[in-house]
Amino acid sequence: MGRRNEHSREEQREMAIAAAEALIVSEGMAGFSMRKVASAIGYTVGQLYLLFRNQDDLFIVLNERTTEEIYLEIKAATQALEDSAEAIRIAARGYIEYGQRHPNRWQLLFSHRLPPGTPVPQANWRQVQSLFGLIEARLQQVRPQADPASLHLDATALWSGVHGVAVLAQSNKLSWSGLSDYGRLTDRLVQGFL
Amino acid sequence: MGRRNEHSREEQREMAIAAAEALIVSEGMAGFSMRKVASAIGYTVGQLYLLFRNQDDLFIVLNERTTEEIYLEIKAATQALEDSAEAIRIAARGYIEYGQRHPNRWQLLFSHRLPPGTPVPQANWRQVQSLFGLIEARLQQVRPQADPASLHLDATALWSGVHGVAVLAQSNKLSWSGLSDYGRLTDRLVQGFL
DNA sequence: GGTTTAAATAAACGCCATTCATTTGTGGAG
DNA sequence: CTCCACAAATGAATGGCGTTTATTTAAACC
Repeated sequence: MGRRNEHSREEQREMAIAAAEALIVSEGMAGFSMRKVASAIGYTVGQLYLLFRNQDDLFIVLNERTTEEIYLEIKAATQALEDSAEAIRIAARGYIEYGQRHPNRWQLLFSHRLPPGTPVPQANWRQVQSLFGLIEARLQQVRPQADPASLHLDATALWSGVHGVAVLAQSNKLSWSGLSDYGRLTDRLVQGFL
Repeated sequence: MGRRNEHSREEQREMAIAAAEALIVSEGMAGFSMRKVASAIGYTVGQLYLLFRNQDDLFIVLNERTTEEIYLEIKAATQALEDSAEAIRIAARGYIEYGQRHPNRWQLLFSHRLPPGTPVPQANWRQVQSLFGLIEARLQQVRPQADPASLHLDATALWSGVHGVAVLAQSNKLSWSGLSDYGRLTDRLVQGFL
């Protein structure tokens, strides 16, 4: 055809993002392709490349949404809590549970690697920092007298550890250990920091 | 040609594995292809498929070698140590450092996902268990009076945490936190378990 | 020396990301 | 109202990939 003008560029982008998200959720990275996204929104591949520079460009947008979703979920689950130690435990469990609830999104976020030399997308990690800020603030409330530097170190170590459990849980690599109760595992990990 | 009989099947397999390893190390997963491996050993792709069922089959062998290398390195670095707490610290640092020293191998091992439904290869995780056994035994020496169940839980939580640091360090995702001294981070994580 | 048979090849299939010359509809100028 | 310029969209091409298969070729055996 050519020149339909049915949807604005911005609308097309949004349609493509939604279609890509659905495709990732249902088929995972293995079943994903630019062609499928294009045909899902009723356009050709060529047009998709006028909306996104390449596949990674689209992935980055999807990952932004994922990080935002994780952040909002954890914020919602913890903000009303008085007890900061409890908030940290809930946050950690929520993070891990997210990975299990959305394995394909998680995988796109954490196991897809950009080509070497590509800078880590700025926007993509703002929400990670926000989430991290939540944890650090809670940890500060638990240990008010700690100095900021060691608090930062502790918060980083804590969250790295939680991330580790999430990664292993999501990929079933803890099964050999006979431990399927990730909640207890997480609590034990968190405990060392409280 | 057809029927050269220059190398036995086993020799060809070994050549292919070595070539694949070199290719992964130098170009990473992105630059890897069965065709490149085949041409590196002077055979055609077709022949490669008589040696390995498919690409994943080859990857599994590579990952076995990686896990063995990690296990042997950490064993060598810790077995002479008297102090078990120190051994755990060294092991954790060694694990993380391995990921940084061999980013592409690490990536193949931990961020390549088999198609869903494929069982986690048995042989692949035997060495992971061996490594894990090392840690658990050391932890037991640190806390002789602990009951086995909670010891197992602790060892799993500890090593999951260490794995988390390794994953984030390897993919540069700790840079935003301003922490580049993974050693201190690791020590802090380990500290909660000692 | 001829025949069987295993080893290896070459070509094919269907997919992929990405690019680009070409077509087609639309909005504006006369 | 018509023509035209230009933006939107297409479709085909390029070069790569994993994997399969019919076919060829050389060695082994009788």
